[in-house]
Amino acid sequence: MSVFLGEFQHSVDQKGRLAIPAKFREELADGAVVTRGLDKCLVIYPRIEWEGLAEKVSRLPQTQPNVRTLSRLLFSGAVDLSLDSQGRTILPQYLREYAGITANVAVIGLFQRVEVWSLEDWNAVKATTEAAGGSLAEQLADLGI
Amino acid sequence: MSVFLGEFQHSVDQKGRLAIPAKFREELADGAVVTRGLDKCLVIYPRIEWEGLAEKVSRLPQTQPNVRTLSRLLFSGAVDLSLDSQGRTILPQYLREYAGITANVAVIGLFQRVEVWSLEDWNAVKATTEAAGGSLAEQLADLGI
DNA sequence: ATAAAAGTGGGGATAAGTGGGGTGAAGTGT
DNA sequence: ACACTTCACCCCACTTATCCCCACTTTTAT
Repeated sequence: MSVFLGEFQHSVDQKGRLAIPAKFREELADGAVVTRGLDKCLVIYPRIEWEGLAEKVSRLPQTQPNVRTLSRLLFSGAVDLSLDSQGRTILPQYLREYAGITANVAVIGLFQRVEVWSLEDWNAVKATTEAAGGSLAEQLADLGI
Repeated sequence: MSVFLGEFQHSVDQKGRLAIPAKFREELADGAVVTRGLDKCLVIYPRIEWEGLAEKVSRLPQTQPNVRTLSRLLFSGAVDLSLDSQGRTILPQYLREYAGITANVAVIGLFQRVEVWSLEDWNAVKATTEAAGGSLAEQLADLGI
């Protein structure tokens, strides 16, 4: 079972390469997929997680317009994450664009998945989250946590 | 099992030739069909997928007007996709017209099928999708993700 | 302090995408 | 039936991007 934790500041070089944090490599090496996240970020799913998600979405009736839209967002952005001998992967240009990634990124472990943010956006998100700490607690309480 | 993923920007040359992304070729080489999509795009189905779809549609009650419309859209436009030695295919002129394809296209992998869009239209679709990001999140939530 | 591992940068081989010319088959018109 | 045009297909050549390898710097661990 994959467990991803922690925050890492890495850089994307001129070739679009991003070094995956060493702690994550082993669990992602068996196969993983990067795609667009629901926020302005990229998400890396280990193979198992991805297959479950992909399977669910592909079973939806493709005759429905919003199902097609969802499929396109999810699948068109997806690439398998292959690591070179240095543990780096190439982020396609359209994914970097989507997440506003240029040079500096934050790679975040979120238990079952990994997110990649442009450093600026990540800092902004953190600031917002910390500021909203109190009300967030209340909302989470509704979810039974 | 075919799995198509990713987004590729290719061009259609003056002879109407389109290079199929190298990652898709192997899975399409055993036989595939191109036809009109449900949106303003073209769809490529591997042989197996196509046969399943064709059967489903042919089973629908042809007494319903919109079933007949669907049949015409799907079947009348269908051509088998043959690749030349460079991995390119020729898109018939009426299909290019249908999807508004001139010079630049986006070829996108959608798990079990491949879609071909004029680049302009594809960018428009993406822009719309990103603007509607929130509501898509809710749909994913409904899937238990 | 030293050694090992992790992150970063760049060069070179290889493959992918693109464009154009030539050949043969099919279709058209005289 | 013949010449003519047209279109699809194959081959070759060029450009660009991708992948793989090596080298350097920084950090972590012993």
